[in-house]
Amino acid sequence: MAERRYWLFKSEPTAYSFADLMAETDRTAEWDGVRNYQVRNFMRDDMKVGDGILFYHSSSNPLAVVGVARIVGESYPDATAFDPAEKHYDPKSKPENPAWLMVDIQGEREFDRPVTLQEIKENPKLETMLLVKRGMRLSIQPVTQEEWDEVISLGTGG
DNA sequence: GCCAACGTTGGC
DNA sequence: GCCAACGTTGGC
Repeated sequence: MAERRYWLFKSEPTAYSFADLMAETDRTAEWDGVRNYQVRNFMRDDMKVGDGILFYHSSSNPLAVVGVARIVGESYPDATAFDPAEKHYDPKSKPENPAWLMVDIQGEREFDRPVTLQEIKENPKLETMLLVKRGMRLSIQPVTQEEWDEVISLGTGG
């Protein structure tokens, strides 16, 4: 049994919020539109069903982790890359050789309170988080067990 | 609105 | 293969 991994997913709430995820049928959504190879490789190589997700709101007020989700479907071709009508259409990606992948995620619980970027920066236990590393802009980032535990503890008042 | 930190593109 | 130009991300 492989070790459970943890991730941080960024989303701009004006585009897709945690509330939007929780409002989906079965609270489940396809995480499509990823067009970064490093993130694609995380999806392809490392994400397993059951992995934990910190759901982070970027370009919003507050900037914060607002809830928890999990991986419920492992990587498969992102069909939005094949469709010229889609915003993230990529003619280099073909159905017979897909360049881009997506996973399915399911919302689990909203935090009792948001864990803000500010307090993540100020918390010595969280200074290792890639989120607060200068120049780190990946839309999906790996999170360690220790970081996960601390953020969960802050967000759930435990 | 600014700008640093990238990733991508395309000429050479 | 190099690198300048350009576009995007995302906090401030």
